Amino acid sequence: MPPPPARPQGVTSLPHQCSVLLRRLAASRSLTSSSFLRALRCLHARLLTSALLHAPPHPHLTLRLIHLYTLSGDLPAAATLFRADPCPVAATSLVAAYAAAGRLPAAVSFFDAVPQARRDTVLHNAVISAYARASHAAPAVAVFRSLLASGSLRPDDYSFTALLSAAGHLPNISVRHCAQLQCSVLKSGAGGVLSVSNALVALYMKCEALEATRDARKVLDEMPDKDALTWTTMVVGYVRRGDVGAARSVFEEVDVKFDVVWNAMISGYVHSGMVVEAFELFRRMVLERVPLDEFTFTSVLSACANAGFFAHGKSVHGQITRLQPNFVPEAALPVNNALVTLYSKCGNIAVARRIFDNMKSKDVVSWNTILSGYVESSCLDKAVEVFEEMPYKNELSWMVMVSGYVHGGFSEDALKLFNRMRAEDVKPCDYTYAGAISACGELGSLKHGKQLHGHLVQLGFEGSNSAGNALITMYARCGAVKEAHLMFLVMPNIDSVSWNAMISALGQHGHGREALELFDRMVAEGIYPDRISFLTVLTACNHSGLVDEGFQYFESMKRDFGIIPGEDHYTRLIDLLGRAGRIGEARDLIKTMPFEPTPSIWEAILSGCRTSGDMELGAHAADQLFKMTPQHDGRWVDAARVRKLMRDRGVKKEPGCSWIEAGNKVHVFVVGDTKHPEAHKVYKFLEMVGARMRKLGYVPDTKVVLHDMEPHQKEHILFAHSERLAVGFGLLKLPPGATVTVLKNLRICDDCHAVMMFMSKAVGREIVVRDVRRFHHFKDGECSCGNYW
DNA sequence: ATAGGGTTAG
Repeated sequence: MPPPPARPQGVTSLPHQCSVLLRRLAASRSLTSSSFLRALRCLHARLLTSALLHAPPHPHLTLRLIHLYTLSGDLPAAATLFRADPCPVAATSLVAAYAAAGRLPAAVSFFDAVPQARRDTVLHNAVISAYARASHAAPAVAVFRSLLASGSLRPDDYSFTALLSAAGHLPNISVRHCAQLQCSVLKSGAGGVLSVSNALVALYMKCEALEATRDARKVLDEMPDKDALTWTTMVVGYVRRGDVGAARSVFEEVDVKFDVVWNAMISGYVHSGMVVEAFELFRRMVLERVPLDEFTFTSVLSACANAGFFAHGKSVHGQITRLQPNFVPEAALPVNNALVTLYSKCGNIAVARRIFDNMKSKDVVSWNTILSGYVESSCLDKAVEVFEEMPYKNELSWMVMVSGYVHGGFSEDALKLFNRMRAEDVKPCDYTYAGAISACGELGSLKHGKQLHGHLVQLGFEGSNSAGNALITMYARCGAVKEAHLMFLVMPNIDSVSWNAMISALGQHGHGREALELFDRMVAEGIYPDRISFLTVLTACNHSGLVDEGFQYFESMKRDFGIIPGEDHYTRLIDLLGRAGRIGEARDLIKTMPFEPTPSIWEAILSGCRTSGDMELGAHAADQLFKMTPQHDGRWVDAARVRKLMRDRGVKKEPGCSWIEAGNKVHVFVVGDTKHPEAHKVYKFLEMVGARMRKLGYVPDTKVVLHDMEPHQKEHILFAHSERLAVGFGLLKLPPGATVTVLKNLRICDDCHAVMMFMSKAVGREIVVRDVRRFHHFKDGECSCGNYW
C-alpha cells in the first residue's frame, strides 16, 4: 500500500482552512433564503477577519471574505477589505452589491479605484449594469465604449445585455437606434443568447414609434427559447406604452403562466389605475394556486395604497404576516416598503414608523418612504430628523425634502437646502428645481427665480413640465405675468396643471375675464378641467368681482363636468358673494350645501358680514367658528378670555375688527391695506411667522390663515417681529377707548390699542412691533410708538 | 466576480 501523498506545505495553515470554510459557506446556495445563514455568514466573516488580522495577507482569502461580506449584507466591511487591495474581482462584487442597494456613486467608486490596466470585462459589465439599473444611459454607454477602446478587452454577452438595458433609458430612443444596436449584437455573435434577446425585446418595446412593437414581436418570434422574462418584457412593454389591452392579450397568450407574468400584469393594472382588474387577477392567482411572491404582494399593496383601499391593504398585510417566515430580508424589503407606504397614506404614520423601525434591512426607498410619509402628514420636524439621520440619500430624498419645505411654507429652508444640495455636489433633478422655483415664488424673489430658470435651461430641463409649471406660478407670484405667459406659450407639452397655473396667474392679477377665456380655451382644446381648475376660476372671479360668472362656472362644474363641489369651492363662492355684498345669497347657499358648514365656510361668511355690516349673521358665524375651534393648549393666550373681554366691551364682531383664535388652529385676521408698496412684505412675513411657529414646535398642527388681504380693505397691518425669535401670534385691534386687562402673555399698546399676544417663551424678550405706518417698541412692558416712515 | 424583466419612495 503506497503511503498517502504528503500534504503540500502550508495547506493546513489558518488562511487555507478559512478559505475552505468560506468557500463552503458562500456555496451553500440551497440555504440562501435563510436569514439565519446570512447572520451566520456575517458572524463567520467577522470572526475570520479578526482571526486573520495578524496572519500574512492572502489575496484569495480576502476575496472570499469580501464575497462573504457582500452576501451577508455587510457592505462597509467588504469595502474596507477591498481598500487594502483594490483588485478587479473584489471590485466587481462590490459594484454589484452597492448598485443593488441603490447606491450608484459608491458602486462606481470601486470601479474607479481599480487601475485602468487591471480592469477586466466582467468589471466593466458590472458597472454598465450598475448605471443601467440607475437609469443612467449615457455613462453606461461611455463605459461600454471604454471597454471597446481598451483594445485588449472584448465585450461579451453580459456586456451587450447590460448595454441594451441601459440604452432603454435613453430619451427618445428610436427604432433606427435599436436596429443599429441589434446589428452590432449580431455581429459580435451574442445574437442567440436568451438574456440579450430579452433585453432587445425590452428595448424595442421602449420606443415610442408604433412599428416598434412589431419589431419587438419579430425578435420574440425568432427566439428559439423564451422564458418567463421574455413574456414579462412584452407585458410590461405594452403597459408602459399605455396599452393595457395588448398587455392582457400577451398575458393570455402564454400557455404556462409563470408567476412573473402574473405579477407584471397586476402591476400593469395598478399603474394604469385599473385597481379592480388588479384585484381580480390577484384573486385568480390565489384560486389557481400560482405562488404569490414578494412582487405580487408589493403590487397589490401599492394598489391598495393608491386606491385608498386601506382595509383591503391591511388584510393583505395579515396574509403576508402569516407568510413572513418564508421571506428573506432582501425579498421582504420592497414589501415592507410598500407596507410603510400603505400605512402612511392612510394617515397612520405611527404604524408606518413601527414597521419601518422593525425592518431588518432598509434601503434608500425605505428611508425615502418614511421621509415622504412624514412630509405628507405635515410632520416636518420628524421629516427633518429622518433626513439628517438617513445613512444615504439620493436625488429623490433631497427632492422630497425641498418640496416638503415648500409645501409646509418653509420656503427659506427649502432654498437653503437646495443650496446645500449643490454644495454637496448632488445634482438636482427637475422636480427639485420645481420645488426651489416655487420657494422663490413664495418668497417673491424674482431675481433668484430667474437665476434658477437660467440653470434649468443650461441643464436641458426646459422640456420638464414640473419645472415649467413651477416657473409659471413663480413668475405670476412675483408679479411678472408676461413672463408667466411666455413660459406657458413656450412649454412643449402643457398639461392641465400648466393650464390651471396660467389661469390662476391671470386671475391673481385681476385679469378675470382673460382667465375665464383661457379656461374656455382649455375646455375647447379637450383638456378636462379638474376640481383645481374650478377653484382657480372661482378665485379669478373673486379677484375681479365677477360674481355672476363665478356662479355660472360653479353650476357648470356640477352640471357639465360632474365635479362635486367641495368645501373649498363653496368657500370661494361664498367669499365672492360676500365681497359683492350679497351676503344673503351666501347664507342661502349654505343651506343648499350637502354637508355641514365647516370652519372655513364660517370664516368666509364672517368676512362677508364684515363688508356688508350684517351684524346678526356675523355674530352667528363667529359663534359657530368659536364652537368649532379646538381649545388652546395652554401655551397660548386664552383666546376665550380675550373674546369675553371683547364682548364685555361691546366690541364683538364689529365690522373692521380683526381677531385671533388660539388653539390648534390659529387664525390671524389681518386687516390691511394691500395697496401699500410694502404690503406684500408683511404678507410674506406673516407666512414666515406661521411657518416658524410650527417649526419651533409650539403648536403642532398650527395653521396660520390670513384673511382680508384684498385691495379694498384699507386698515392697518400690524405684525410683530423679533430679530432673534419670530413669534407666532395674532393681533387684535380694539376700538379707541377700549380697555383690556393685560393677561399673562398679552400686551397692549396704549397709543394705538393694538393687543399683542405672545407665546410665553417670548415674554420678557424684546419684541419690535411694526405696523405699516407706525412702530411699537416693547421693552420691559413699555411700548413706545412712532412713525415708521 | 458581472447580466435581461417585474416591486417600493415623488
